[in-house]
Amino acid sequence: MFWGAADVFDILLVYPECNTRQSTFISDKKSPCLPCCRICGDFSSGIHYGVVSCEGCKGFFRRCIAQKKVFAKCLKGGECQIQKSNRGRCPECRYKRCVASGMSIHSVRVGRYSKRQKIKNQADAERFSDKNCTADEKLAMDKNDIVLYNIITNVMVAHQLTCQQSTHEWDLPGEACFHDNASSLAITSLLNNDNEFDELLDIFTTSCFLTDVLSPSVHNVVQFAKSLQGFKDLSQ
Amino acid sequence: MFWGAADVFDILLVYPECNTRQSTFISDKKSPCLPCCRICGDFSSGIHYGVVSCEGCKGFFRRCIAQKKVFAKCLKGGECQIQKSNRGRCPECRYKRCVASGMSIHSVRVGRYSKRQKIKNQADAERFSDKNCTADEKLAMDKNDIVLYNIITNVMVAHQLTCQQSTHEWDLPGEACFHDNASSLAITSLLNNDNEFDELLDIFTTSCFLTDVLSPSVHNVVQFAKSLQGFKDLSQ
DNA sequence: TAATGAGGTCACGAGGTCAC
DNA sequence: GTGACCTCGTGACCTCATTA
Ligand SMILES: [Zn+2]
Ligand SMILES: [Zn+2]
Ligand SMILES: [Zn+2]
Ligand SMILES: [Zn+2]
Repeated sequence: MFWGAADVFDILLVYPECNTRQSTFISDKKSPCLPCCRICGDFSSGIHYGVVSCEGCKGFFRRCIAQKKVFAKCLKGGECQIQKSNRGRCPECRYKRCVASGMSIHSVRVGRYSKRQKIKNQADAERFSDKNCTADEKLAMDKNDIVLYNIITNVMVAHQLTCQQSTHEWDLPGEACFHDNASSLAITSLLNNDNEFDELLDIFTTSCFLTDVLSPSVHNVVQFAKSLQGFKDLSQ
Repeated sequence: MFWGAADVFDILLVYPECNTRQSTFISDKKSPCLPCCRICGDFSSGIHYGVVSCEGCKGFFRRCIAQKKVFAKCLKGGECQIQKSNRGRCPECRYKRCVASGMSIHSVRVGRYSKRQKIKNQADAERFSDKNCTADEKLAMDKNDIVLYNIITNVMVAHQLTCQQSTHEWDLPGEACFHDNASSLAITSLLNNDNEFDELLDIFTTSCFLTDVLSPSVHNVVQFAKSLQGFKDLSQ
């Protein structure tokens, strides 16, 4: 039985093409292969910084967070469609897409996956696979990515402005952390911007980034948002 | 009756989320779940090396004491706030927190818990649960941990300097071991440092680490300290 | 017996390396 | 700067000795 073999190849969606695993996997297994990189569409080598991605995008994101230098301004107004063939041409858009896809230093997970997680991974990968999407749907998802990027950064900035204890507070489990005494202007302004919140709700409800498997960092954003008093009374 | 089921899930504080037990518990039980890991806040899987902790911190500590290699120097001056998402980034601080939480090879216990022990566990877990702590109290506890770590190592060094029989001597019950002929400079200097001792007393009195269930090794430190002649006439 | 945690196992990904 | 490849720390799950 196929899923019985049970490693990351099995639990994630199967593609006809063969991906490159990090190590010497290619030759020594029948390797059912991984879904493609969420950023550029190249063959992925696993889940990096919380997102199914290729070695290139993984390394790129690593360098970004390590040396946090400013990118050259995008020549197309920040709307490049990142693909394998052009990913090297616009670092700014590539980075934005990394973030929008859910890449985050806070999303790294090490060690094995739990059985439950594996099953969830499999379901998610299948549900949101390219195969189940039309070209239009894919395009819409790409657009969502850009909006999502903006919202994520907004909320993160707001969070950082209101939390002295920096990033560790994002962590689950338990209550999403939000200091009672810290309802700053930043949060308030966000709370009062109805459009942005409707948008947020909409995206969180429909997008493929909701699952904590594919992007725990976004899940954390949701948790944080939920923890805000009076945050639109998010029911679920 | 709830507590009647009587295993470690029952006697410790119940959380709404589900933890991962070591084995295949997840599916086959209603498992009331454990308190979170005292080191990183992740779901715990039981009491390891004397401390309620997760599989990750358990394995980490095991590796630490097995291969006793030196850690890379902490980049934040040894003051990292260890959390689930960043626990992998600073082994030094993680180890410090393990020790400060009471983890010790001398705190291992095997086999079942007695009824009395279970009830004690339950009471302690409930008393010191996150639910009964404000965020400020938690922060204060974290600060205590760092101070505690320093004191523990100080006392241990002092102990080792005065005890030929190495570490096994920490074990209780019976008289805490202290060689009459070995009142070294190290001990003396400790004894004469009023601030440190007041601090010690204060922490031992107020902190959640006092119980021998959650951290027998710290209990041992107290016992050892008590056994020192003229050790501030510790009444309790 | 049943409960429980130490120790072992090995899939997994972060980070480093270096030809390009 | 990029990315294919490597090393190694990590942690979910397992077995097994130990105890009530
Ligand atoms: Zn890619
Ligand atoms: Zn661009
Ligand atoms: Zn932990
Ligand atoms: Zn540190």
